[in-house]
Amino acid sequence: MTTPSQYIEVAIALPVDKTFTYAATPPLSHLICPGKRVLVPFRRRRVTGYVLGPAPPPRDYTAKAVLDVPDPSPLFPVEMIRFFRWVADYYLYPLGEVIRCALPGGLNRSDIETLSLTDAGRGACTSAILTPPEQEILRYLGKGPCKPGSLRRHMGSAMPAALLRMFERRGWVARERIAGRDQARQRTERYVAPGDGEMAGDSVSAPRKKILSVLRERGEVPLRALKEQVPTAAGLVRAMAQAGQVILSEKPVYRDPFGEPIRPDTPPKLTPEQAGIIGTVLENLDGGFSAWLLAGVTGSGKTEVYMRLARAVTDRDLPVVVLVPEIALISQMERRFRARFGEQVAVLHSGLSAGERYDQWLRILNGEARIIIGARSAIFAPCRRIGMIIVDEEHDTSYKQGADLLYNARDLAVVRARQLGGVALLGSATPSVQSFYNVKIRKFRELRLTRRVEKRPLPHISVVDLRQHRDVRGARRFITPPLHQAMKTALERREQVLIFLNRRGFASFPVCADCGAAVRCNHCDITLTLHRLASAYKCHYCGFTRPAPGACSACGSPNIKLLGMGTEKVEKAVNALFPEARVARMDRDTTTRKGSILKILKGLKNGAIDVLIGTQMVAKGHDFPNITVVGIICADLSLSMPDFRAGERTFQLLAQVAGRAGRGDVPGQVILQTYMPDHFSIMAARAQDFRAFYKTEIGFRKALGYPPESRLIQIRISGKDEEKTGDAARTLGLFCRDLRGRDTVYAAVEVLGPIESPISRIEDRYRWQMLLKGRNVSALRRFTRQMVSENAALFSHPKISVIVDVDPFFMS
DNA sequence: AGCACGCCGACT
DNA sequence: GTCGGCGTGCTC
Repeated sequence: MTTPSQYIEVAIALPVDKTFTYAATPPLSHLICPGKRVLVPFRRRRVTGYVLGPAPPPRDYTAKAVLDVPDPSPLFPVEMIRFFRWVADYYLYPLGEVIRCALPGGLNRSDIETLSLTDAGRGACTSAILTPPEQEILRYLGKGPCKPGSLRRHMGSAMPAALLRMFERRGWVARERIAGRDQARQRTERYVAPGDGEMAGDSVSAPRKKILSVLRERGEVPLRALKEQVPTAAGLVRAMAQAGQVILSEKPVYRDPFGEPIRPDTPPKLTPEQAGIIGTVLENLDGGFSAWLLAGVTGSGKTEVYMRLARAVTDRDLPVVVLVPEIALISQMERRFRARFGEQVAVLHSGLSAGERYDQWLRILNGEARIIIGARSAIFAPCRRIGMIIVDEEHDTSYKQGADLLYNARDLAVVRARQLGGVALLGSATPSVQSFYNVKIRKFRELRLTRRVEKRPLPHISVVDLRQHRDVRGARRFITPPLHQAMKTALERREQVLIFLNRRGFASFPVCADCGAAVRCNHCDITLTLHRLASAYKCHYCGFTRPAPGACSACGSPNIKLLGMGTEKVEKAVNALFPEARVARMDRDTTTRKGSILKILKGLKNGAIDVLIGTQMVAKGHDFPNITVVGIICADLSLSMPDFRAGERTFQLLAQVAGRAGRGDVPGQVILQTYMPDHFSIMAARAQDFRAFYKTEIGFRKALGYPPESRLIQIRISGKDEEKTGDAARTLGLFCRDLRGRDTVYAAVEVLGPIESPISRIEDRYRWQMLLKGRNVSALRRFTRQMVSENAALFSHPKISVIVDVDPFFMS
């Protein structure tokens, strides 16, 4: 802080719900400032904490002193602390953990425990009467300190923990804690500059002469570049530096996550619609916070609008954050922005290595990047100020996904923009019910793009009623004649076809033909999916596999009927119907390797693929200019999910997939196969009309009191012990019902459940869930907070996990 | 999280 | 009678 304070407030990177006060004592006090980490004593441990600011002197305890300040400069700007506090409060998550999740990984310094032999232990080694394992422990430790884990590994099963404790008690073995090192650090590169030392005339060897001539010509160069000319340069320059002929230095460099350089683009001419929208936002750009929903049909040029607005913001010397739902789309967005903005672009996503991520973080922190493109975590980009936050494909569910802190990056974008007086711009062809509701209640303003660029028409969608093809056998059962015909025509014209089915594998429901038992997972309450290519049954929840074909585990019969279909089965059908076509499949099975998605996209681009078969992965915003026919094998799969958002997700998925057709010069055609042609989600997708969908859907939501009419908080209880997990869930349920009666404000909170989750067991853990629902947000949050604090033991139970999910996206 | 304090079963 | 199980509570 500017005026060194004696006491500081510190958030600990541990699941503790409060912050702590520490003393900033010389000589560290002048190094301490908000945004830096501190190493602090915490009970008997030393842990990482984040400095939040000055604190009042404690009255009823003595603050402990900070032990170390590892950072030369803050890891995040002070302005972000307010945001972190908001997130911690809203998502009921410890502040220190929020900050840890926000920072690039590899920056958590924690203690490393080591064991070492004391002098007494050394003496005991020879004198005392010891059993062979005891002797071995002392001998091993005698070689030098080691981690408990490596001793355990060395001894195998022959090491009871009690033995070690006994040695410790006798003072033979000491347990010490050493602070670990940061994993991610700034990379430096060695540079060589010409020195002014004397040249020793003829005695200079040829390689040295070469080095000197390069330096004379180019001045300071990286040692790496010198090595290309003189392979032995590394050793030579060291000796030359001694002689004063060259000067060596270490300079920080950024690891380059970008591939080859990109040629600058020429901004296209705007459509009147695009120009109008840009004008409207620009008029409001200097007026502080505003939030916008850009509803633009697929192919209407939303990215161009983003880039023009981003330019206006960077011209005002403010950074822009662009959130994109997933990595494959980030690289597409990144290329387009880099073509326009060049080196001002930084990226933040999980595809980067820890070091690259850290470097990008520093570039943003140092104000060297004006455009930050990233996945959900980029909402925590370390900026002091932000002019605009753009959320592309705002309806995408991957904005709310994660292992630890369950935040929704789309919602946080609005919060952060509001805190910083910036503009939040959410864009989608299929806006979420939540966001369109926000337009209706005037929290957001709406911007519309109703036409595709270059006057391209929207694809024509025809619906095929699958009920009329029930009796058909074989491939034609799910590639119906209308789809077959459309594919045939397109392929004959050398156009590309996209086939969509929201399920991977070959058969999702393998059943014994003799006894009727389904092939089930050993660890989850679910059937296994046959993956023919891998010739294995796989569990899509825990990864359990069992070799195929195999026999029925109930009756031993080898006759397994392969019911249910996935992308592999569709691939087989396409191969059978179009043996000449070059078919590629894009799902989780074919895209696990890094770069494999890009490879498929490249194959499409250069015409090496005729038919692409994929899961929802293909629905997401990709630009496939040569695809003219899109086939939706079965539109209903996502409708049957036990989730109040099933209709919304189905509509979005279908409309998005359909939008992949006709993005080039040839108009697109979509064949949508369904068992429920009259369902409003499917009818709205057919019309590509999210307003029609919204009108019906909001009626249901209001009638049932679901979001956006109300807010939800889901409590998920899981554990390996079936009985204990159920007990915990029921106890929590009773507590909630009791709590409801304690305060009249809480009467507005509805408690639903607990019930067993639709998939009652995953990875050997039994799962329960409870839903807290309320129109009054503050009452709902207060209720939950009180519930958590009064059941603290259960929430940090070693055997049972209880997760609080604020604004849950998936009900299962 | 981790670690100590504290109250009930199988062992020297 | 003790060693040690993990339930509860606290960490500036």
